[in-house]
Amino acid sequence: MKATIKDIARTAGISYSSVSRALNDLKGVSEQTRQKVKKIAEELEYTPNAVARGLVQKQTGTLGLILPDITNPFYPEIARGVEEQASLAGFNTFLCNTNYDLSKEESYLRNLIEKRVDGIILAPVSSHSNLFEQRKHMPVPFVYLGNTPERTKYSFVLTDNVRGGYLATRTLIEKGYRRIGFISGKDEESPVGGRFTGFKEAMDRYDIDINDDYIRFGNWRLKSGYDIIQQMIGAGIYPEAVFAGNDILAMGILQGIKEKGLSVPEDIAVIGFDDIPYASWPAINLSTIRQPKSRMGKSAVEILIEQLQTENRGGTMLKATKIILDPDLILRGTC
Amino acid sequence: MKATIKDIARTAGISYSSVSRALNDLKGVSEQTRQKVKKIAEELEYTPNAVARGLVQKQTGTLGLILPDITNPFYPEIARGVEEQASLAGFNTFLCNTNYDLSKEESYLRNLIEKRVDGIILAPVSSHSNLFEQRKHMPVPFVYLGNTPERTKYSFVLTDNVRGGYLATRTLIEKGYRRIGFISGKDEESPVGGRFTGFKEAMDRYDIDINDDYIRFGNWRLKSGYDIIQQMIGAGIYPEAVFAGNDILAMGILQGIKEKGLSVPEDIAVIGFDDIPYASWPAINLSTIRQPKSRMGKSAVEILIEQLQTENRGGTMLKATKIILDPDLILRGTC
DNA sequence: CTGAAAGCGCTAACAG
DNA sequence: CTGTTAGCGCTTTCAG
Repeated sequence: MKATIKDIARTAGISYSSVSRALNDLKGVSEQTRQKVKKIAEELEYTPNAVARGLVQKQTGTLGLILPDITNPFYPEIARGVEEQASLAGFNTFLCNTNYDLSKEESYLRNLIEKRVDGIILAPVSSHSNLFEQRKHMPVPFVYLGNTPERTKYSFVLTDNVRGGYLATRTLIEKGYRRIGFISGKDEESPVGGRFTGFKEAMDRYDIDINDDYIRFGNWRLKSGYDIIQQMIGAGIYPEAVFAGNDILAMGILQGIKEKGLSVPEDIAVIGFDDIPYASWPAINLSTIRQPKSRMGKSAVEILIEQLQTENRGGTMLKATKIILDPDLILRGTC
Repeated sequence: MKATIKDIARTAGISYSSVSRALNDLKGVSEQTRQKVKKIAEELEYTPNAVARGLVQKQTGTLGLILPDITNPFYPEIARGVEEQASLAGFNTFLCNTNYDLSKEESYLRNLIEKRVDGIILAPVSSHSNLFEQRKHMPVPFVYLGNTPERTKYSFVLTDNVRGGYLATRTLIEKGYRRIGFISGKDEESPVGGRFTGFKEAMDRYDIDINDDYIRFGNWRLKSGYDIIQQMIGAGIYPEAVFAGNDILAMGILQGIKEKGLSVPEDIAVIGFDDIPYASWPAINLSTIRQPKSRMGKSAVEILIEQLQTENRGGTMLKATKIILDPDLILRGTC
């Protein structure tokens, strides 16, 4: 049986409101009783019950972070940014991994809301997870990270994917490549949308025809890149360069190319997106478009905190904050 | 203002216990009222308050998982195993990342307990995090993962590190290497302890002298491996082979060796520990000792669930479950 | 400085 | 089938 505030009150022979004051370092108790209470609390191995406190205070000191794939090194970097910024503000963050499973995303979202976390950061599986869009009000401060539904009414922070896609493609073009491919996770999703848009814009701008044979969509996992490029090469389809929707896809593509006995960038050049830590690994040395991962996480938290404050001040019309960060071109050895 | 069960009761004109029954699909309500209640709940955008429920039921349906570094691909694999097994049993899992910060570990641990999660899995920063060891009772079902304090009274699941270390070292020896180094994160920690012990046992068994110049301890991050090997080579210290405490250290070592213009395994052979996904990446192709990561996570959850059940049955003396899994030797190109 | 009392939102007997 | 009543553990007025 776990000790409660009442147990302490009883053994101390005082009221439990005094115990509460003593334990929370509020004024209104003599130093003497405070000491006494704290001593007893320790002896009883008392642990405050945050769920009871949460019930009355309507605050839990917790932020929820929902990510699609912690196995992709991109997301842990984001998580770190979130965590750091959150603990600066005195919040704990709970990370939920959906594994690209939309039903898990929904379930975690509901769960976090029911658990009354103070704010939620969601990096959605797909920009079509409308779960939230339909609600009239957001039941809790909320911000999208990265993959954002179009015309959302909620706050978001993302990297300018169109610009990133343009940058990547233009780089390829300026290096002299013409037969350029685009391999990515499923379309219809905002970032791809954006990255693909940027790709098309660049191709258009430089008057280069897009060959549909070179455009392929799979999922976001390494193996997908590997399979797609192998399948392409097997079918005799040779782009001169490919722009991959993210870095782990690019890694899969690199692997696929090499196993076919071809070399990078001589036979096929490659550029990725994200700049995950392994991209700079010498054996990989991947050219890519960098997203400011830590910054993204931190900004998301800042938005949440701000919403929390204005909310507490009785502010009603919380306008959504929209942050679009600039990507950077990182040139390494693969293009 | 968020709608509560009372609001529903009021607008439906019934008692709120009936509402509770209807919403939770308990028997004791007519199908008619159930429908009515559910309809109203939807209109009011009612979201159950899990903290209130948790307070009365003394259960939160949540497991806590504390990991030292989600940036090391080893841990996400564990997290996946935990998650899968947990959702099978109907639990949500909250992941906390300590970033090798002991004070964060303590803080998260306390937090999870205060939040009354139903069970905690802790992969400690160091086997010296005694935080829990001192308590008379564990306030919540608890299991160590991987890095376990010696002679703990709590449950744990880990890989047989001594055996793993022995396996790695024996492999090196049998391949003909004699000047063998060991580079790892800080000692005094159980797994290293174990891995180092295995290393020493193998060296001893084959009557090979250990050269202290080849034994180095840094931290567990990639850069540490890189720095150490570069420093060694720079100082003219050339082992023929090195056993790295984990795979990302090994990757750092690989990088360091190559940047010094040496080649692997011709100049220096390398073997790691963990078998992270990137180890099998062709450009890395790291020989290593595999830990059954997913299995570890799942086993940890199983232990928790079992404790929960015996606890609920009024069982008092929960004996700790101790699981030691076998590592596997994975031979690739680096030794 | 201290105690009594109310109540957060919900579940769970217990009557009817 | 339905309502009434406690009460989970804690904070927070409001008196004293």
